[in-house]
This record gives sequence, C-alpha cells and structure tokens, in this order.
Amino acid sequence: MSVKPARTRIAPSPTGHMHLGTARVALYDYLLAKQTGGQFVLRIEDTDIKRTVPGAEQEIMDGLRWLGLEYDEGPDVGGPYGPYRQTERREIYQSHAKILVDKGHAYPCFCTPERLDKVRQEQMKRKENPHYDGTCRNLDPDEAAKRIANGEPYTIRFKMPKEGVTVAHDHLRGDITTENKQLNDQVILKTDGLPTYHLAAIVDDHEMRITHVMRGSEWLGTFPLHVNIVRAFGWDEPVWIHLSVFLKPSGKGKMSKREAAQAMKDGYSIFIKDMQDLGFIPEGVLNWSALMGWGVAEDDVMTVAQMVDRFSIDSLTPSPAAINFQRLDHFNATHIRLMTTEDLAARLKPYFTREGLAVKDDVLIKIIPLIRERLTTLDDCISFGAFFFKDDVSPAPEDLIAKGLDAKQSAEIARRAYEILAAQSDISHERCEPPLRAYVEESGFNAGQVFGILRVATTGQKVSPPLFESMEVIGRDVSLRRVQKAIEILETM
RNA sequence: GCCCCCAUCGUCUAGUGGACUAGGACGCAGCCCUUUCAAGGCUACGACCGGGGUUCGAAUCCCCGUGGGGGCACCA
Repeated sequence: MSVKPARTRIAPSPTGHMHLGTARVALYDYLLAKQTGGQFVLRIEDTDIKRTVPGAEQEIMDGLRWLGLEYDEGPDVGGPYGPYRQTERREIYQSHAKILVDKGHAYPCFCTPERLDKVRQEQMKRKENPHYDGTCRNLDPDEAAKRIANGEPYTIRFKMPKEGVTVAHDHLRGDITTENKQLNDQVILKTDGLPTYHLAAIVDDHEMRITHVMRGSEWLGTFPLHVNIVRAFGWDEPVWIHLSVFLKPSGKGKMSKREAAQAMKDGYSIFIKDMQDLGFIPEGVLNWSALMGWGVAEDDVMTVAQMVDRFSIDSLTPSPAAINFQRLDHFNATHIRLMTTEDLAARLKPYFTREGLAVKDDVLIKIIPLIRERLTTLDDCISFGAFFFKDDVSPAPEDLIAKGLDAKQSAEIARRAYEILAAQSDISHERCEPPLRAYVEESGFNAGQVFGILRVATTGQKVSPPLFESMEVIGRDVSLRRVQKAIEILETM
C-alpha cells in the first residue's frame, strides 16, 4: 500500500516555556511524517511581538531535539518553503490580505481598540454575544482608500458570511456545523502590519504545503473561520485534526500556573526543560504523552520507531485526558530498564557531575546493573549511587544500630564482619557472602541485622543497591575503612 | 449568557450492532521471591453517566437530559 507523503508542522509561539502539549502534537506530527516518508516542519509563530519572550524559540528547538523529534525544515535548518519564522514573512501576509480585500472577502477597519472595547461592554450589558458590530464592513472603498492614504491606522477584517452555515470537517469528529450568524468578522491583519494567527497559519500551511494540521482542540472555536479563509482563497483544505486537551491530574480543568507549581513540588513538571532536569528521559516522556489521546489496545511500551510503525490518525481520541504523572514514572522507569548499560551510563554521568561528584567511568559502568532497576528518573542515581563516588560516607549513628539490638551488640557484629572481610584475599561477592552467611548462622543474629549494619557502614544509607555487589565495586580497602569507621562510631555510643 | 466539543474501571484506553462473563496499562491491595529498596511473577478489586427510542439483539446507532471541557481579543 503506497501512501502519500504527509507534510506536518508544529507551530508554537515563543511566548513561554515549551510544554507537554506542544511535545505531544510534535510527536504525532513527526510520527505521521516519518511513517509516510514526508516531512516534519517547525514554524515559529511569533506574530505577537509583545508576548514574545527572549530565549523561548531556542527552548523550543532544544526541546524538540532533546526529544529526538528532528524537524526537516525550520528556522535554523532552512528548507524550500522558508522563512520559517512568521515575523520574517510579513509581506507574504500583507499581499494575501490584499488578495482577500480585492476579492471582497475582507475589508479595512478603522475602529479603535477603545471604541471596540466600549461596544463589547455595551453588548455584554445587554447580554448579547460580544462581536464586532460591523461599522467598517460596508465602508465605501474609495473612502477607505483615502483614510489609509491619510495615514489612519487600520486593521483588515475577514468578512464572514452573514447567513447559512459553515460545515467544517475534523478528522476525529466529523462534520462540525456552525451557524454563520454566530461567527464574527475577525481581525486578520493588525495595525502593526503583522497578521493574526488566523491569517498567518492558513497562509503558511498552504504555502508550506502542509497536508495534515494537528493542533489542540482550543482551536475548534475558530475552526469555521479558518475553513472560510481557506475557501475564500480557493485553496484545498488540509486534513484537520483537533487533538484532545490535557487536563490537570484531578481532571477538573486545564493545567493552571497553580497546578504546575504543585506538580513541581511533587517532582514533576509539564515543561520539557524541567522534565529533563528532573531526570525524565525522552523515551519515557514520549511514550507517556503518546498514549494520552492515542488509543493503543495492548503492548503500550513503545519506542519511537515502534510508534512510527503503529501510528494512525484514525486511532486518535477526541476526549480530554487527565495528566497522570504516576504513569510517567512507569514509562520512564521502564525505558530506563530497556537501555543498554553504556547508554545509561552516558546519560547518568551528568547527573552525578551536577552533584559535584567525580565520576570514574569504569566504576560507573559497574554500578549500572546495580542501580538500573531501582531508577524511576535518572536523578535517582544520586540517592542510590552517590556513595560509590565519595571518599567517605557519614552514616547516621542511630542507623548503625540494627533492629532489635543495642549499640554494643551492633559494634560486636561490625567487628566480626570486619575480621571476616579482612581475612578474604579479595572482596568479590562470591567470596565474601558465604563466610558472612555462616557467621549469621552461628551467631544467632538474623541476616537483616548483620547485613543491615554492613550496609549502613559501607554505603552510609539504609536503602542501597545489593550489599555484596556494592562492596565489591567500592573495593576492599574502602569497604574495610568504612566498616572500621562504623565500629568507632558504635563504640562511642 | 451564547456557541462548539466530549462522555467505558480512580486515571489512560480497547471496543465501529451479536465473539462482552466488557480486554489491556498505570495506580491500589494481597501473596511469592528477598540482607534494604527496587525489579520480576501470581492473584484480587475495579467501568459502559441517566432516560427514552431504533433493532430479534446496543457499550456500540438516534433523541433528550445531566456532567465535564474548550471558545467567544488588533493572543496564539
């Protein structure tokens, strides 16, 4: 079966941090493009200069690359349909706005923001729908031209049909019918000469040969406007796919600032940059977000390559999805376990370094099998493995006392363990475990007590990777030194 | 207020008129394994929003409620 290559685009505005919603749409765009042998395009929608924040565009590009969603065309890689930044396409929009005016589908409007605001407030007072009152809709063209020539500021508004209905087709919801009288004459070109989203996106999607437009369902409200603009130009429509929105974990409403702050307190975030810092991996984030809005029957642990194979716009779901961070943990941990030792080592290294630990590569490789299945996020490596890279550990004295025993008994155990370990020619776990177990048998203490003291002594913590394997990595000298120190602590208690 | 969209376990979802005793995953609970914490294995709990139709037959189609979400800017 041969399919037509799809051209898809992610079109974020650089107005803040790149978030999960953008990542998911980008993923679907990427999957469709790759599956069909088409292209995935990045377009920056920066037409609102006031809201543009410095660095946001870079964060989007970095975020996409971190996720592994390499775009085929974009501001920093170029492409045949550039430029890919809307502020650099000003003339294109202006000429297209003129086409619409000439065809009678749009008109200049001289209403001031102040007047518009007043009209809106009066309408609300009268319990009417806020809408443009049409003052400039039927202005005499000659008069309009004269006012423009006089330098009067103006916008261009799209002339919506007054009667009948607009039927717009969404791939997930079917035909959506809206009465035209509900529609408004929206501004498509602003006083500053830049377009609003409505014009810019439609023109660019056409100029850039986009075949499938995937976007959030918050665009459903202006969907009829958009198809009217496309039709006014006489262009073919792309396949429109309005994706479900993400709801906050409670399922009650969209993620808010407040909610985002709460997530951060719990060690989660909806911002891609944060997720990286928190130790989430692209595989986990992608797999997790892919499944919110895409119905996969079974085997839902997938690599991106597998997603490319299995993806279908037909199996996307239209209903809103509540964010579930516990599921993110699950997918993140699962993909960590799927990684090769070398790959995981390379990805863990920065997290150790970030903590100021001097990482020895040979040690790092050795500890991977010990900590891998204990990691939910990459930065968990600190709590499980920092002691491997420290000269010394500082166990809490009370932790050195085994359950049900006192300091004196614990010190006795530590001394015997020291002797046993010191008597071994090497500290491999094969060599050390049998005599220590024998000691457990003959001493009458239980394994938890004996090994617990050793664990705290050698790792400095009550929860750690497997004891004997850990000591083997730490080495004979360091292990003995740490046990010796524990004995001293216990003897002074 | 008006418009639009959505509706299966707590959550993400499978299901496209009979194969449904409604499947999977996360979480949760229990058990096994076990030197800690995990991982792994097994088991349990757990849903078709309500009411009307259509049909021999409805989770699946239609209508009306209800609930939830989104939108009504010279923002995207």
